[in-house]
Amino acid sequence: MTQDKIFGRLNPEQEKAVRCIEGPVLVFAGAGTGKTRVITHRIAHMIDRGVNPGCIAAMTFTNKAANEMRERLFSLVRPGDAKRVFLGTFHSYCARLLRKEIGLLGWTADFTIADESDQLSILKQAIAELGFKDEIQPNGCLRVISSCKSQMKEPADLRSEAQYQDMRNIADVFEKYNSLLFLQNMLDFDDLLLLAVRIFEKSPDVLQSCRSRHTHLLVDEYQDTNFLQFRLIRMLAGDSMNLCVVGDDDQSIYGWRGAEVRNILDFPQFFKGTRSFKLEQNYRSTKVILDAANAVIARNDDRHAKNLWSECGEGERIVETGADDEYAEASYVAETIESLKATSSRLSFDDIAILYRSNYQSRTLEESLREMQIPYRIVGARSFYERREVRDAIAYLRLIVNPRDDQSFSRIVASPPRGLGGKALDILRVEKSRGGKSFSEAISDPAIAAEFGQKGAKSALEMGKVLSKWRGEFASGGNLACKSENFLKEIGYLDGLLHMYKDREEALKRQENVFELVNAMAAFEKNPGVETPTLSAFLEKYALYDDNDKVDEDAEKRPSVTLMTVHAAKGLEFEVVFIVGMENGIFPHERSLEERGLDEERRLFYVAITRAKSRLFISHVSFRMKHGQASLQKPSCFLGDIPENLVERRDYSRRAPFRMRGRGEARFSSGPRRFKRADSYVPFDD
DNA sequence: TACTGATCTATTTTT
DNA sequence: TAGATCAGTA
Repeated sequence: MTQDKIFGRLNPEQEKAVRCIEGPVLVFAGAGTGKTRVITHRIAHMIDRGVNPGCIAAMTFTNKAANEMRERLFSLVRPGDAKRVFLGTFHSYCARLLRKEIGLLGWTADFTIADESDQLSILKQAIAELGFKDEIQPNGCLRVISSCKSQMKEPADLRSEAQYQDMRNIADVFEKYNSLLFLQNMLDFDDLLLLAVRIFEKSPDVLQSCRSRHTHLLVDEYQDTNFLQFRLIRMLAGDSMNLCVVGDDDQSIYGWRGAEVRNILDFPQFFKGTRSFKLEQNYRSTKVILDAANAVIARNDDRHAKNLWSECGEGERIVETGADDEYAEASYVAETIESLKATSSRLSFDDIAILYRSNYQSRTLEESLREMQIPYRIVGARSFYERREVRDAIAYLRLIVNPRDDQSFSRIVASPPRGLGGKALDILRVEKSRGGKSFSEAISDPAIAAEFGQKGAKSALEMGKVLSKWRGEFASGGNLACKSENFLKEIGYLDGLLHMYKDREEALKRQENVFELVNAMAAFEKNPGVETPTLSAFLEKYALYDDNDKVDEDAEKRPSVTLMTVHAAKGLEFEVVFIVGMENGIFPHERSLEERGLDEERRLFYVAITRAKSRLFISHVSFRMKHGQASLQKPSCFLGDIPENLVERRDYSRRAPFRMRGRGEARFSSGPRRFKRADSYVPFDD
């Protein structure tokens, strides 16, 4: 590895940050300033200077970011070295630690990770058992619990500081929820971080061994860390404080999830002797786009002053368009994409992204794109792994790994129908409170099974037998795909699908999806990452993988326009970006306004703008269907923050032509396609 | 137990 | 508006 390879393509400020490999280092990296490059090159430099690659750990928030870094690292250092660096999410770091050490806290190593729907159903159970069904809403309650956990607050803390009875009730539910998780040997996402910190607190030995294992730490997107992550990092960094954090306070958009911008702003106070660097040269966007972004973000107070500049040239003006309603807006976007493609042969669909504030906004866009035959892919939103049959199959597999997982048992007990249902679950619940046996253990007990009625008893015993047989088969690890398929056959799920869906087409499609999961397992076995491919390892990977990460794997090969939320777009860049629905109440979102104020929404807008390399199109509408009712919309207040001279306004109103055409004619005539849906348009009479 | 129709309600972002 | 949930019936 040559010095040239490491430093050749760095600007002076980047190089300074890369060369500084001891003690606490803070890098403010504005959008598009080469943040990932600094991290990967810094790792390469450390290895070059003799740091053991196995002692370096880099933490990210998403698997996607981790994968990207790994890829880049492989091009910089020897593969053998790159492999030994820990590169992963906070959650995966903690999960790995807990698999080894969680015995200290009473769980066993084969714990399963509760996803959001597990959390919700456990929570509902807790609420029901305590009799708060009419008072407490599961969703809001879950938010409170999650926020408590990320601040390391116990139910008792919540109770003692509660002002109202409501909050004391929630504290009770919190406690119950925790114990239900514990009884099923489950952890939720927050627990992964929380219990890792608890273990460090409880066992200085474990902490010490982690410190000596990873002596050099790097943290990506540091502005998104919450209190727990901060604690974790601080404990791991210890006295050596060999820690480098990289982030941008202007891109802090996860405050609602407990992220503390102060973590990055106050970093020098927490870590004495910090050396700070500021990256301001942007390699991504044109001057026009950067000027707009700078002007927007300058309206925020309490931020670390910085000013992005670039050598990418002046660029074209930002196009701002008003359309009549969301259907017209969608047609406008599709038509514009088509004409951009027509005028620029080098532009690929891959270079284009449509960004929106909320997922539901994608629907109308999809319709227009499909109609114009523009290929697209949606990031986030209902993914493969969320389909019912896939989740069912996963639940069956989780039951193999963790027999105490009553959540999964409840999920699959009646799919397919086998004479067991709500009543059987009631019986099992009673039995559990009496004898402590988990559901999947209890069904093998003839005395208990006898209570289910004839058909139920027979299938319960049969199910118990199949489960225990395959627990044995899976115990040895390896051959996962094949075993899983046979297991799902034998337990009756695959054939069951044919009975569950009358429509044979649909049933086969769903079977196909289950086979797709089996394929994913086969792929996992080929490339299991670290250890031997066990079922438990696969399920963990599944649980810690979010939709944004998954998209790359099953993305179609042909070039497609990308649709996603602004949140999901962070860290990405596109030649051409459309920001749609730029209206008060949508963006900024009214609810987040109430909760967190304008600043975070403005940062979100800043993130959206800075995704664009050369062209930026912003649109808003006058009418929008909101909760099934037409609503009059006003352009977003953020648009006023962009200097006039950077913007070109275009109108995309069909008001005049619409009035001249009859209702039906607009839809069925050979006129421009954008008149589709005109029949749902509410005329604006003045 | 399983299905159907009616009612309700939530519409932000996600590791 | 549409999805999720619930209660009542076959």
